[in-house]
Amino acid sequence: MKARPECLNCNVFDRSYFSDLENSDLEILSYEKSASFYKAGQIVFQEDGRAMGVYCLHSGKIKLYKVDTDGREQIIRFVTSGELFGYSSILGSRFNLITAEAIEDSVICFIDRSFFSDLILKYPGINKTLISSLGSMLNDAEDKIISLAHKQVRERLAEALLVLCRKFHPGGCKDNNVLQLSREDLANIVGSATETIIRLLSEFREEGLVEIQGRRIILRNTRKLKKLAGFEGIKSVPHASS
Amino acid sequence: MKARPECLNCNVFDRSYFSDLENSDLEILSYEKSASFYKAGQIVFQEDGRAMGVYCLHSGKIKLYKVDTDGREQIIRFVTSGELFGYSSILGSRFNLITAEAIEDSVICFIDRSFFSDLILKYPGINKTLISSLGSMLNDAEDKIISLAHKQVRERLAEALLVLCRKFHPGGCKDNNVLQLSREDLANIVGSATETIIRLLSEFREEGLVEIQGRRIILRNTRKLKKLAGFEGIKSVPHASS
DNA sequence: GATAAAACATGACAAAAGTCAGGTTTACTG
DNA sequence: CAGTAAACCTGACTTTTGTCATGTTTTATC
Repeated sequence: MKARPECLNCNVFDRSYFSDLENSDLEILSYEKSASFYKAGQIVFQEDGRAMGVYCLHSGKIKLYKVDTDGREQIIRFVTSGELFGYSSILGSRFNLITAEAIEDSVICFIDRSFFSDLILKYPGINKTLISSLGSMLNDAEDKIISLAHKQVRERLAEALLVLCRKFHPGGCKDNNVLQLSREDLANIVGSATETIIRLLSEFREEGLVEIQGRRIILRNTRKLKKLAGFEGIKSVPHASS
Repeated sequence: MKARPECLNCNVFDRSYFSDLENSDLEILSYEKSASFYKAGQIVFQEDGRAMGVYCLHSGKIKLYKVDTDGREQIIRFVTSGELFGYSSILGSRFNLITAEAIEDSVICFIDRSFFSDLILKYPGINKTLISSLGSMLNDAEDKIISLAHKQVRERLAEALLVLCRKFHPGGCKDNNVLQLSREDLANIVGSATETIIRLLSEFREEGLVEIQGRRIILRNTRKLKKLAGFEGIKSVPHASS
């Protein structure tokens, strides 16, 4: 387990939120925050649980999902290191609107809602960052609605592979990049049955789009994948927050 | 055509955004804004067009939609009188992320982006309203994702009827409330083919859930509709901003 | 109120994707 | 490194939904 991270020399957390903070306030933040270790598979917070504050992922990987009335989970987005998550409390909701689960061993800092509110009061610039983050998440969600409403699973899978590849590879998505996640998670992103995803991945492999090594999926032809996903020319790959 | 609305005695616009404004600023707002009349079917602004500012619907009804690569439209949400829309410019985007079209004759006030920014600077409370509006739209969009990913058209249609009923009837959705919109629009909300919607509406009629009078759809049994949509017990009908 | 255009309706068929059941491989743990 | 659980894979079948074609009703406009 790692040492407790200090905010002053944290080169990981989202500077766009805290870039205006004076050093003295960074020290207070460092003192006020708590940092915890979560093993892969552990729940960070549950939908409908009380919303206590915001979280900042120091290292690891988180999935955010909702569960429908039949108990099936739908992954809404992933969180990678440096990102803030758990906005419910800021949005005026007393309860979490989503469940957060670590999918890798993770170190997560927690900032109490009232302390974060005080920070916003002192640094109103945070509002702007917050608003544009929410805006881009909203836009991503709306694009996902289009995709679910009009595209078939084959296209949505290609889309998901590209979006995930970009999300998990900071340099952008390139050929031979590797994705490591279960077929079930993939199905819960795309919104389909696990069997359908397995079948389609086999097809993709036969067509030379991907290579499969156990649970590792290696993208072999991103150009064709983009074409399949409908990302031709006009629009670029949607921003990876979705 | 109506007279130009004045902000000072406008009993329609979203007070949660402007409730803190001093009368002098309301007068300036009244002067700065422009007000235009749009006939049903007219486009207010286009996706990918330049984002100039925010709009406030004085009277009428607006649909917001995106068009997919095949030219099929997906309705994202509706705007009813008093609501703000066209957030793109506030979210830091230079272009509209969505298309807005009047579906009834409408009077719409327009506030320039720079003037709105100045207002926010003077009244930071507006940020809070903005953040919670965006939050609730985001949550609605995520719920719609669940719905599209896991429910079948029959359930989604029941859900849409209830959500629209609530949206268009300020007192809440009650039996015998009337919905007036085309089967095609309904299909573009639910994310399905128009024929499927027509068939399902006929089934709903046979089952006594709705009554159909031409293009008017009268909800006859909201209790059963809620059951069908999966709104049983636990969750209430999602907020109508979706 | 006649006429045209749009919206609505229905049937037949095809395609897409889900479900269930049975196997095999992979990866984790003691 | 053996044993076990979880993940992955494949086939057969069913259901849901979309598409296309054609006809009817409603609505809007002159």
